[in-house]
Amino acid sequence: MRTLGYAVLSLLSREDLSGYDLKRWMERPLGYFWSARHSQIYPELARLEEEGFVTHHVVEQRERPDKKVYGITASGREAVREWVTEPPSSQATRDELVLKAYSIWLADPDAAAALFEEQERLHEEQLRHYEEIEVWMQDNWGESPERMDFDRFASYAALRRGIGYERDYAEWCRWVAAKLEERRSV
Amino acid sequence: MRTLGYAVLSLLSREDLSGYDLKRWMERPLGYFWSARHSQIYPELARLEEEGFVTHHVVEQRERPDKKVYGITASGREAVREWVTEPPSSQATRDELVLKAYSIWLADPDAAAALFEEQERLHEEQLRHYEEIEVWMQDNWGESPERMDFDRFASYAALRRGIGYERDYAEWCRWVAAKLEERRSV
DNA sequence: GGTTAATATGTCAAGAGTGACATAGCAGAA
DNA sequence: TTCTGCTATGTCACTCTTGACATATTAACC
Repeated sequence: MRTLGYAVLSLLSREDLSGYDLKRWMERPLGYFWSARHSQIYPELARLEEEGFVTHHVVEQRERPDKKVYGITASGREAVREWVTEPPSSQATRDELVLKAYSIWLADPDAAAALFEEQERLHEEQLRHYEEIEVWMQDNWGESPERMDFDRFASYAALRRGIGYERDYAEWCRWVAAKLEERRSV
Repeated sequence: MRTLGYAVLSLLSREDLSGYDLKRWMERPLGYFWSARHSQIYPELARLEEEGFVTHHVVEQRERPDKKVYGITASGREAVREWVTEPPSSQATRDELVLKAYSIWLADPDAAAALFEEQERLHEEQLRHYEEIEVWMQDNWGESPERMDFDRFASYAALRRGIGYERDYAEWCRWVAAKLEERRSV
């Protein structure tokens, strides 16, 4: 099975969801580390159902269009359980900003510094967003991750990676921008 | 133009290379932040030549098969120069290990801790590799990035991102593993 | 009554990337 | 002489992902 399938099963392990619900999770917050469009999700749900990992039932709604609510099966739960402790399939890193950094000697140092200052701002912004979620988690789920429910700890662990990533990325942008400033129109 | 094209032009800005040379750069060291297989590179070179960004001439070799050596044109150089200070096209983050972390509550804490310990080892290994390159750069290009040639600084800046990324990733793995250890067969 | 927006589910063509297949020159070793 | 391995260039089928197209329900607003 493809990783997208496990991402869907992972969400359905926590609660029953419709395709539309899954789409929104894949935008935020799951989309912070695994994203997918609805054009991927609906066919994937059909595939997962065909293989017996999920089932659905139609829920009629009065104030909205009807929807199909999907639930994970025992077989689906077993599949995620097996996948979750397997080493991840190695993925090729592709970071366009690092590629630009590698080519930055071709540019005017002024324009280059501006690029990295702007990118620093964006990563700081994302960092602050993650930190707000962290505060919310600590307020609602308890200060220490050791005492959180295991599923909540899992969410918190993923968030921690986001925080580390953005913090370190912003710092790197700041460092590059500073070094570029020193080369400005000397 | 696609980012792959700029990656190729970025390398050709530094020196003339054959498709095979480019393939090896895209494995290492450029592959650390932008990778491509030779099945992508050869068609891309044809496309770039068609658009006038590169030209090639055949070099006959005695001890090896002949090769096509590509060089960047003035038009190609102009294209990279414009691209390099443009904000990067936003890319969807997809990190399978973070997705596994998010689902880790489904697993046995022992097996989960083993996964993150192993991943920590791999990221530490990559970190040490980057740090060896850093030492080599400092020995050969000078200690302070401010005084490096601009193109060398660009290479160093990309490397610094790799170092920060791996250091932070390894630390996160260590943190997750430690928290999981605390939940072991209590 | 018409428009806009959110909910809800789907399909399809095109692009990007991978892995396999294919061919060939040359060197060195068995 | 054959085999292995590196150099060297290319194609192709398949998968994954995106963006556009397509349709329908209901609420809220003008």
